[in-house]
Amino acid sequence: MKKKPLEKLENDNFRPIGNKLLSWYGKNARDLPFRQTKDPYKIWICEIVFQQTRISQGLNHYNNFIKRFPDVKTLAEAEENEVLLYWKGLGYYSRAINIHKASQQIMNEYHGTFPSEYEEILKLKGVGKYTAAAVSSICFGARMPAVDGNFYRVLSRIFADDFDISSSKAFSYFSQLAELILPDNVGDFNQAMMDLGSEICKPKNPVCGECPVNDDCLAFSLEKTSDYPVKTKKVKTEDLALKYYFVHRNGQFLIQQRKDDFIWKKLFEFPPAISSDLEPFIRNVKTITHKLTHKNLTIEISNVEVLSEAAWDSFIAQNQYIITNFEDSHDKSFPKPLENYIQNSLKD
DNA sequence: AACGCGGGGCA
DNA sequence: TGCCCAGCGTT
Repeated sequence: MKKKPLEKLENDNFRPIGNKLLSWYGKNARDLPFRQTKDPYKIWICEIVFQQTRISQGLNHYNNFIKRFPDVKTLAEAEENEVLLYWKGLGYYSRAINIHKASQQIMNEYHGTFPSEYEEILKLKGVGKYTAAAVSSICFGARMPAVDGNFYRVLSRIFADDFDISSSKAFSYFSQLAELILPDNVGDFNQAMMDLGSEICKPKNPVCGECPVNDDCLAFSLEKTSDYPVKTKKVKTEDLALKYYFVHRNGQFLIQQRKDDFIWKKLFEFPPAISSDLEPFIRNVKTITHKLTHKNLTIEISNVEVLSEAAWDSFIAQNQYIITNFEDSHDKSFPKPLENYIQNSLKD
């Protein structure tokens, strides 16, 4: 199938498509908490939470986060570990670290007032072109498409365009394509594209019968929606083995905080090694498998119940681990498999 | 320009 | 089992 070059498309009028989407959104917009506000702080938080994250997965996190950190100042004054705690289980933990840094950026460099210009919003930690466009269009009326995975999918189908969305030029290309259909109310249009992509123009089994622009969709008329978007880049999955020791005595156990250079940035974990004098106290070894997007983890956790107070004190003295217990560990953010392990240990 | 980064849902 | 999701920072 021949792709029509972008230059040719610019001679046609595709503006009605954007207006149809806007009209559809007026009747079918999802009722979400961040839809009833134009507070740039809340819109910003919601954009970060829902990066690479489905609404159903992140909605509770968003609500809890806003309840605890209702504004920039509250967030900026909080401890990083508490921000991470509210991110527990969401994944991509650098988002939480960056969101916290950005709040301090806003306090220090913008006197606590959220910047209103795209170029300034873009300077915030963790804010890229997509998020800057989304916040500035929704909250400040900027005329910019918030080009994300939904835009790639919807636009590639409407124009039956085989431009490779895994290419580094995809953002620029689909931004130009979006300009062709951009209506006046860009903030609502951007949100309309998100809802359409999530509810109608889904990656698999799109509900084209209910689509407001199916008359305008070339892929639909060709019955080729499953051919778009085109993505050539392959994702390879690697195996990774981790080893931990759950060292405990009288309901207390040892943890430490990870660095921010690998997976699970700054989350808490068990000791990865023990001294040989603790080996007699190993009760059992459990192997957990855990799938990440690009990794298959095998985590071996040795349950070490330290029956000797001297050995316990000695191990603590030699290392710089944090002593916690089941109750206090609720205040810390653990990787999902370790969180599950702690919960299961509690039942025993 | 390419790669790493979580966790969950779906076919 | 592989792919996708309101992307971004690093190298």
